[in-house]
Amino acid sequence: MADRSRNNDLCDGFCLSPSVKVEELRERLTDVFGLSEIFKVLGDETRVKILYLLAHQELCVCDIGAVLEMSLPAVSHHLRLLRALRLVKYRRDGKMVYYSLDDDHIVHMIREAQAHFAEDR
Amino acid sequence: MADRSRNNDLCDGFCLSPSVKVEELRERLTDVFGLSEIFKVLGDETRVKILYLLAHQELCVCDIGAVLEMSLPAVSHHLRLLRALRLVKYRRDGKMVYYSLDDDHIVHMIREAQAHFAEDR
DNA sequence: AATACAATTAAACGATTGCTTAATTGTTTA
DNA sequence: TAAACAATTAAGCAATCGTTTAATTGTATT
Repeated sequence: MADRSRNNDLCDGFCLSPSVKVEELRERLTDVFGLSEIFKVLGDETRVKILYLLAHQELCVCDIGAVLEMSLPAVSHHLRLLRALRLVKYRRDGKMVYYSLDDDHIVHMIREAQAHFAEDR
Repeated sequence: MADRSRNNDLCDGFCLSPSVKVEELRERLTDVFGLSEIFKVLGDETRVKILYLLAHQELCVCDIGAVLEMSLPAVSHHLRLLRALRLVKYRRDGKMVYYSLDDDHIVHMIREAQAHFAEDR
């Protein structure tokens, strides 16, 4: 009942204790399925800045563009992604569209990232 | 002393209250400078999986490859990025190199992301 | 020393991403 | 209803990213 290297031929034997099965580990991975999509959206400096701005106050698109010194289409493009993942919500008031955070999870993630960054020195 | 639209010509007037200055907002953004690098690393499904595996136990490179069914160079490439941001640490034991998490901030971030995901329905 | 194996590094390629410019939608005001 | 403005969408392009294959490093075994 040799456990492995029938399916994979990476290394000769498993480094981890034989009580832990590959299948178990693979099954555990379903916990994080699709999660990287959120991080991918946060993995852009501009979008982190937008979220951090919105964490303090509601802003319209052109103001975000003004603060970040970016074109409206560029900002709008980012907001579209943030919207798709429900990281931001928006309301229309006349010609303007105001954006704000949808929930506080993002702020918590940013804080954790800052904490890690701070430990880095 | 009109505040703006000398520097930027995005919208005619500021949407936000005049007491809030653009400069203040820009300065606030220094808080998140460079932070997206961490999220960028997490913005890849494979790397999130690796981190989640290591959150439970130390693993060698070839075992990670076996579980994820990926080539060693591919895994090694990802580990290199994770190392560069001090998200993982490693120790050598003979021919094998064992990886583990460097701190718990990543796990917290993953949990927050899961929480957000769960709310999404 | 020579071979074997775990791991890393390098080069190259295909795919994705983020910006720009241009055109379009939606709302207000003249 | 026509003009003006905020915002979005679409198309195209340069840059970045993740993988593969091949070559290299480091350690242990014979």
